[in-house]
Amino acid sequence: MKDNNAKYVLLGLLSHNPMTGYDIKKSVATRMSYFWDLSYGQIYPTLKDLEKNKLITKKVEQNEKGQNRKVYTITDAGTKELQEWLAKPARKEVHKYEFLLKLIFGDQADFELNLKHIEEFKARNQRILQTMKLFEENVKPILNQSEAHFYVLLTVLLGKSISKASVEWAEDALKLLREHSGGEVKT
Amino acid sequence: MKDNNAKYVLLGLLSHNPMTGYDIKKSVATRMSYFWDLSYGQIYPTLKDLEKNKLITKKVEQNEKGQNRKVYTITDAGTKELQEWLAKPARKEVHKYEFLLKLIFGDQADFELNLKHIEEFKARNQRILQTMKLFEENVKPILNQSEAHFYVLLTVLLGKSISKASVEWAEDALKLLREHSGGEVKT
DNA sequence: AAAGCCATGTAACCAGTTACATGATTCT
DNA sequence: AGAATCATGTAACTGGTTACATGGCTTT
Repeated sequence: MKDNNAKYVLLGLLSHNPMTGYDIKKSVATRMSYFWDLSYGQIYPTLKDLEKNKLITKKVEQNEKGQNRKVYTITDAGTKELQEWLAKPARKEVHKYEFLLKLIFGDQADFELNLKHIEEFKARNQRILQTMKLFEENVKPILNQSEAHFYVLLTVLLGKSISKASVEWAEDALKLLREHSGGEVKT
Repeated sequence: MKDNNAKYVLLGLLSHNPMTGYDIKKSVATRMSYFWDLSYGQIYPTLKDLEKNKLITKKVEQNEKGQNRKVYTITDAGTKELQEWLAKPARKEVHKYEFLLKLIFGDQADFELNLKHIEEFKARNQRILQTMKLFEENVKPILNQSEAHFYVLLTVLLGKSISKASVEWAEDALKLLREHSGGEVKT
């Protein structure tokens, strides 16, 4: 079967709780929003594949409402495969800062445009920072409830640090840019 | 023609200097190493495409050594297209922290493994931080030589801030993890 | 002589997104 | 009644990587 990260995200999440594809999507979009993303286009085919390979099992919930929720549970083989993957070194981080691509060619644009890109970056990071602070506050009181929460906290703290550093950089950059393009100091 | 970021990276770089595909690869791998990457598999086909659309022109250098360097130069149409792209808002940043994916499922692994992932992340970021400091020192004395250098500096400063924040997080995380898994404070 | 860099390029593949399709339930 | 959320899924596409192929020049 395909050996991409999506596979291990699903196994990892299912190692905590049985879930549906829909649940997984929401989990990733919250817990992991800072550093990972998955679309349904990856989730559903991967679930099918994992089931075929007996790393997870499916139980169709025929509940009162007649909905067909498909709840997946990790198997022992799945847990083993997850742990093997965890033991391998991680690849280096991949970043795509489209705004830096625009900023690095800032000599081809005008001043206000460059300011705008930085301001938008700052705003994005302020939103992330707030979200991370919120997550932190939510997780801290329940740290003792599960070992897993501690590791969520660690990832949240990195998101917090980086978004904070990004906002601070943006403030400095705006200042530098204004000095650079604008008023020369009187002499 | 295809409208991906690779196109604009090439136009942007060529807006500074005429270059070969090989030069572009090196430029991206240094100046932009922190926030972008391009492979030859993207560069050469995109150059061909840009030339076909008259956004750049090609000059084959038949120099002494008999090599065939193909030097590309941006056209007015290319410059215009670059500037139009610069004026559009940037998409939000995309991050992939594979190590956080492994760390967030840390409850499925043992202590030393989690430490190792953090230590490797720290080492990666220490290397980046050093590189960024070096770039900063190299660019600062030549800021007056070209408007473009100023914008390079801004991007380098963000790389520096974020890698510094990452190293600091790693130190805190190692401490937290040791406390968490290890010695309970005596009472 | 070998390693490494300069230099160009393609084909096959893999990863991931987007748009679409469907339909029930719950909240306002 | 309409909007939002729950819930599943696929097909086509785009973006990007990797492995391969080629060959000259330069440094050790």
